[in-house]
Amino acid sequence: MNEMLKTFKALSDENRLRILKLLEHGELCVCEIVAAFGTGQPKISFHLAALKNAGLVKDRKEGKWMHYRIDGSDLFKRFLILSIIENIPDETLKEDRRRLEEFQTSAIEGIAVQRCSRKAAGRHPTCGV
Amino acid sequence: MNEMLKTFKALSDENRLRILKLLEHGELCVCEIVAAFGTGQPKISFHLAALKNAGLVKDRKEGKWMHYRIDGSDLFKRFLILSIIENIPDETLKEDRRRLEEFQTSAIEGIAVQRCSRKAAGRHPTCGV
DNA sequence: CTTGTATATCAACAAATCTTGATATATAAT
DNA sequence: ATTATATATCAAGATTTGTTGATATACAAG
Repeated sequence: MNEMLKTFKALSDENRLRILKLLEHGELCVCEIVAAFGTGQPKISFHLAALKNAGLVKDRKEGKWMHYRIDGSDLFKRFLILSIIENIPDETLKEDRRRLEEFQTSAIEGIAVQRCSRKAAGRHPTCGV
Repeated sequence: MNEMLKTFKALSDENRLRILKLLEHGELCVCEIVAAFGTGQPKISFHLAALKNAGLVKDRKEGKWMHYRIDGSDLFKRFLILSIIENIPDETLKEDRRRLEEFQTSAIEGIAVQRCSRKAAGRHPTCGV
């Protein structure tokens, strides 16, 4: 399939645009995105795979965590992602960011959260402990 | 739905990219696009409606013909369309263009073609007769 | 080695999108 | 008026894409 078509297909889903917007300020691990969305983990993995498959994000494994970040190696895709980030009002993602922060905070405090408690998580990407 | 999402959805179909590429050099009527694709007319109408709905093309009625052209009123969309046109190799659309020219020629010569013969078509957009 | 955690993958189902033959509408020719 | 044409719309089926609970894999902790 045409590369451009693949890119547009990957971008034509609200969840995936939300993920890209969440990655605006740097990489996040899957559990953080799951927490931000407040939804099932397979769903997030599915959409991350779609983004990765289209060359829009890159992943990095660290221990048992998988970190995702925006792939800026292609100028056109980079431009598209930038346009998306600029276009989606922060307001829209407010709830996502709130849940993300809440998750990150509780991870640091060692409170067991849905899927990623510090208790058994070793060097957690968020708190680094 | 977000305008950007709507745009990406409209662009994530091969037929619609093909149509945009065909419109590169100016407007075409539905019957010309149908001829270029060598496919059913409802299919083309469906995809043209999708493009129009996303603000990517404009239409213009003239007699019983409906002409479609690229809508350049939004800068971002215009840029996307330009990128598509530049990116799709002419080679890919060769057959479409061949069928289009064949159709236009036969229309001018008055040879009855699939759906748009000059015989009963009055001032045909292609031949202007 | 056993247990718990993070993530991916799978299978079944659900939802959205596309295709196609049939039909409706508008316009023009006879 | 009747007939033919261009296009849109519709309904049914086909295909694609997304969701979700279950399970597999890999890693780290104890």
